Amino acid sequence: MHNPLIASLFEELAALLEIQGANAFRVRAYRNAARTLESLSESAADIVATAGRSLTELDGIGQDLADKIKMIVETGALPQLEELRAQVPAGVVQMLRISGLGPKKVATLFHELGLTTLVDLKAACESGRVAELKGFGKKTAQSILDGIAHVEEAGSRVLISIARSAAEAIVSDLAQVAGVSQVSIAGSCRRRQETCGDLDILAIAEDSSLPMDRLERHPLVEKVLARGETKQRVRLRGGIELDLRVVPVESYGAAMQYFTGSKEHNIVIRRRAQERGLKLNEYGLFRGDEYVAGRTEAEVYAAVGLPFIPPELRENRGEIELAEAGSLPQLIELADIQGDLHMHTTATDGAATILEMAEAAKARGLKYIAITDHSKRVTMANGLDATRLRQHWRDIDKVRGQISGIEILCGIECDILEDATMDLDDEVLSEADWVIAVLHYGLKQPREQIMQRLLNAIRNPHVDAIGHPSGRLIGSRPSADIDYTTFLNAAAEHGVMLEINSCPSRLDLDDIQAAAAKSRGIPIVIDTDSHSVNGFDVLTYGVDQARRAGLTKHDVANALSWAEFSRRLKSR
DNA sequence: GCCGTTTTCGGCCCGACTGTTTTCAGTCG
Repeated sequence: MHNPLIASLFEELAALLEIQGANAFRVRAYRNAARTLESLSESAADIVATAGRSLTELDGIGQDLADKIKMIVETGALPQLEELRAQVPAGVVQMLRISGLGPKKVATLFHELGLTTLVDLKAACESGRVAELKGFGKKTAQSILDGIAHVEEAGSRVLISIARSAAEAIVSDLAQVAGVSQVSIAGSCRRRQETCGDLDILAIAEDSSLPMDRLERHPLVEKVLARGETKQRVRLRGGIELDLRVVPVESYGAAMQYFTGSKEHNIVIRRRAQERGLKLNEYGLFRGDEYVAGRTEAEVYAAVGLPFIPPELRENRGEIELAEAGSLPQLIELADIQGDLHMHTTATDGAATILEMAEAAKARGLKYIAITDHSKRVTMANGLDATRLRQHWRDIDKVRGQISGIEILCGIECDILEDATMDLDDEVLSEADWVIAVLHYGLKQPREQIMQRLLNAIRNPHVDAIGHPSGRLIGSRPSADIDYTTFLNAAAEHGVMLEINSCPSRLDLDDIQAAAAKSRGIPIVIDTDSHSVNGFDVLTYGVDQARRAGLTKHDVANALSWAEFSRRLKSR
């Protein structure tokens, strides 16, 4: 029983309790526990099994929740959850996904009309029965119908790459509106989360109607969902929703802080304000009615006794304690990256030649790259056997003579086969400058087999790094079942580097495991896995992921200069 | 349900917008 699964049971429990009208803080306690489990690097089951340790050492987990987790770990089930499921059908919980429907209204629909599925709900809206309920009405019924359609078609969250490009397009458009002196991205997009459920944009303007009018006419906007004096909500084509908030200049920092979140981070910040006799809201910091600060975010943080905290860290996962101690990491930046150690060429499934890739990398300021085409197991991509690989390396060697100012490593992305052997034998691997070992096939194998494969690769003396370790594709393919504690300890022991793959649909390692790798001193490589000359564009997402993990340039091997990196490679 | 050098009980962040209402509950972020 793994942490995300336990977390999902608590999330479900929280939703069920909410519909039953349970105390909101009790509901929150379950949600907090779910979050704690999700962001935990080690397995809760391991803590349960370790003598002398208790789950109550975790933030927000008391005796009751510790017992429940133990029950789940040991029996795979939770009687309380079974009971609630018997009382509230799954279709009723699903109704919570509809925008505008919260626990109270869902409970009314369930109890008053006996609705238990989205299909029933749709029919009840269309027949007019929903509009007759107390507290409902025609508009509510229509908005539920719209919400059902949206849930059916849109899925929910979009990748950060899609979210960012939409948000940046709208920001640059709104920046041109007369009277708009400042406009920025806030919310989860500014925190650079892997996916965004919606977008938040903040603007300073004397007259809020001007940017709002402009937004309504933007080609990306499909529908205006709400509009008031300071806030406007629209739905973009493709389904994602966007909030525009217009604030006065003296509130801009407070509003940026407020709307960047995360919710959990902000709760702690506002509590700190309270403790200092202050009130913090999106308009500023106030002592009584007196405005104290709020023009910049730094002012807000200073008023609660903290230095500015980078948005990527604002998850209430220890950043406030680090800030308080003056130990916030100096996060790595895109410009720190000196090399890229994972890319493909026309030799396998890439679209550009060795020389074209080298030139493109050089044009972006990179000082060294590794060409890492696929090994033979990846037949679909025309993977290389030993003979073709050695020829490919000779071709790379020729290109070295045609371009200066960039070093090119003869590398390989070698598959770790289902039987835990490497796709190429040690002899040819020993001739490589750089070997990145990866799982492509058999990702659904049981944990024991997956771990055997990863550990064998880590112990292979020719393997320099493990690429996209989990194999997940965000929103479509789940991770392989990895015991991260064992995996990270082995990588640390054998001096094997771990990749943060920058592809927006991979971002693998994730932030939690990358932070756990950092804590063990494992060097991280942030790679693009480019398949074309434009593939390097994604590097920014990998760097963002590293920032969310709290990595500095000293934690990242390809932030080293070529001289230092090549020295480290030789010393392995 | 959690948490605590003010506390083991009584707190637990804060405001905008909507729809259905005659003053506010529900939802959202």
